[in-house]
Amino acid sequence: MSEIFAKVIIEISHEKVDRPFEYRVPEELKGDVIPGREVMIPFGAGNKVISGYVIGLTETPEFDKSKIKSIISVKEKSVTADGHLIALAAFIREKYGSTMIDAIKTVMPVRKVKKAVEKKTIIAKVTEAELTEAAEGAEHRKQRAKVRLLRELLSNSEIPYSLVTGKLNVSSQTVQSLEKSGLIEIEVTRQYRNPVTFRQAEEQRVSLSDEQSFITESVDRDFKNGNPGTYLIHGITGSGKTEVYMKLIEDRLKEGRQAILLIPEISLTYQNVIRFYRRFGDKVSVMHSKLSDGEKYDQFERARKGEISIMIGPSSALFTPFANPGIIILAEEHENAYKSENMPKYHAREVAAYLAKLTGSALVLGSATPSLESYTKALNGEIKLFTMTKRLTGGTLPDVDVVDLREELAKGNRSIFSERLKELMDDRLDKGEQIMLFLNRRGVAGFVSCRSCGHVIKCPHCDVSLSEHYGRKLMCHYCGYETVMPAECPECKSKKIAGFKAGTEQIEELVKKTYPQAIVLRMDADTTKHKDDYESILSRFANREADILIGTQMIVKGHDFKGVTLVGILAADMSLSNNDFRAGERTFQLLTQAAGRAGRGENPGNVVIQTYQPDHYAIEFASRQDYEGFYKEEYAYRELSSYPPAANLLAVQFIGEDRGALERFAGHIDTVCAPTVADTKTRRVGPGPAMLSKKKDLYRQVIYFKNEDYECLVRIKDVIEKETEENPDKRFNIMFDFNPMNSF
DNA sequence: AGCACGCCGACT
DNA sequence: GTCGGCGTGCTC
Repeated sequence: MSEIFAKVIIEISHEKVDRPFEYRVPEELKGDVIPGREVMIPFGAGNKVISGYVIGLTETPEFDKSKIKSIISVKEKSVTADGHLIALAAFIREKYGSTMIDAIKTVMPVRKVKKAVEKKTIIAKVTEAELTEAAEGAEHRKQRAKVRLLRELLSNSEIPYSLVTGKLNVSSQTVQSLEKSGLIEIEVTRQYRNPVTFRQAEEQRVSLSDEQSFITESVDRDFKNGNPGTYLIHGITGSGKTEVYMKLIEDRLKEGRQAILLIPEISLTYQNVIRFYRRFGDKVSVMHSKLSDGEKYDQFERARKGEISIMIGPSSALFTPFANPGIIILAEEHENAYKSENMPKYHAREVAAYLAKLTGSALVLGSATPSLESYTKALNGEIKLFTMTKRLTGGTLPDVDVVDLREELAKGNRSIFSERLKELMDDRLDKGEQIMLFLNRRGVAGFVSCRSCGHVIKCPHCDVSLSEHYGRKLMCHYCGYETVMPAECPECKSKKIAGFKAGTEQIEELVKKTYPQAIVLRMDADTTKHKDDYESILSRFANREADILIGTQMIVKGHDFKGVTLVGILAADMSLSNNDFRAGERTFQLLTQAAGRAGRGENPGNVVIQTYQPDHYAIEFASRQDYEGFYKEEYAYRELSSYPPAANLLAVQFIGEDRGALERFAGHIDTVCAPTVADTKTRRVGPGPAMLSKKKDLYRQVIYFKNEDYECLVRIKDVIEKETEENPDKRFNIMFDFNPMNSF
């Protein structure tokens, strides 16, 4: 009998031990130790017991056999990383530069077995006559609890356990003794925690339009020919992309494959998900961040057992342990939420592409405003492009007015609402139609400044201005610092200090003052603190319980409000003001989405875009709903300045307490990289202070590297890692971000 | 990361 | 003479 050895990734996140270690698999654990298992192993000179993940088995170890230690045990209550998860982890480690153990943790959102929720039912095991007899016997012995239970069983042969211990007030002792005597049986069934209470399917199959069936048939044909491809569906809002997704999923389910549908967390609402439940019934499961670990565990468990075949969720749904997925769909593929905020900063689109390749799945990307990345690939022919130009859900594209706020000011209008917007709001309120007011809150909203000397009140811990909240309170959005609103300017002692009223709260106040008869709802980070707030505000508005909905980004992401005929974008350029290379793209997407909210019912819609930069190309193209035009202009800009997707970008961020020392450190790293930078013909920007130069009392510096070749950037990362490994300095933290979504 | 081995200062 | 400083190197 030959010996077996396991390659184990140990539970220490450090580059120096970021490689497999070989361990002997003891005879009694053979068969139990398989790739993906979490095992306990002795490690180091002290034989400290730590855990690790088995990533492979071999009969021929590379290490000196006599020095190989044995696995102690399989870790109890651990989840096995099965399927393609280990391969995905390896991909993430390689592409985003993390340790393998961190990558494994990323692909395993739930790593501990959670106790199953059990449903116990008490069932009569004997005939009615025998039950009656037993009941009489119990009555004689004055066992009143037994009598209650047995009599209940006479009228109802199955009773839920909770009813017995609850309403009937029978102790579990009594139940157990009855079970022993063989009169009853306690049946235990596993109950899965289900995030959505399923309502019975009401089949409402829609026949697909020509545009739609052209797509589904093409994808299906490719798949059946053994060439599952990557596709980009560029479809305007309301062109029926969801129907296409459902058909694509159905086609794969027919072949016994499974489907993963990624949705940005923010648009993961009941309204969106319920359509899938209606169509596919309980084959569907949903994953999102508000689920408990137990709920998440159950959903993955069901997938593993093949009880479900469609998983809908944010990026982490990619890690659903399906046996044989056949299609992966990214809805709203341009969304920033697909790029992870935490280390490793993976992009779901790229991981999805790898998973698709690994499993022979089709990959479908869908958006009304595709990312520059995907559209460029589509134009290059790397992925197939489908365009949907017809609005199916009824309604026409809205009329868009762009209002120049500078002209409004010149006309003497100092209000937040332009004349045109006010006029349309009056009209809609008269007609009883709904209005959405969208405020782009990024950055400056609500800051407090002195009207005499211009002094702006800033957070003492972060490099941002504080914003004003109800109750004359000042708050920092980054660190949560709070202080009272000062009565006078701390600089010049002037009493003329006031908030720049532009936050959602202030707009709500103003709207209520202007239109006291209107019912107003506000949605932002403050009003959606509780689990169900988001859902409840949206459904109240959808049920027309309010006339006006005011909000930030949250309100524009893919909700159908049939009654909305006016969308006001109060300050379109707020997202343009920062010098982030994706600012134009983000603004275009946001405006297009916001505009798409108007006129989805029978009545035509209007959109008013208020801006200080009416000539900005992002605003111009958005007002004309011209994606192609925008793409050309934006791509030219990216090409000119070597930004993604024209080139690859690596942001290296330095964080430390001592500003001067941090600057010197960033400078030092910069010189260390210089030879490689020259060698690879990489362009370099910085080092310099990050956009948010201080956060939570820590200073931030950044260097950017740009190169067409991704590998060259990886080389630079390696050089920096090597340097920090050889000369570690605990005072500073370094973070890498490949092709970041925001500038730092 | 954590731990042992190892080669130089001030201490019972 | 030895106790102990933390630099260097290894961990299957």
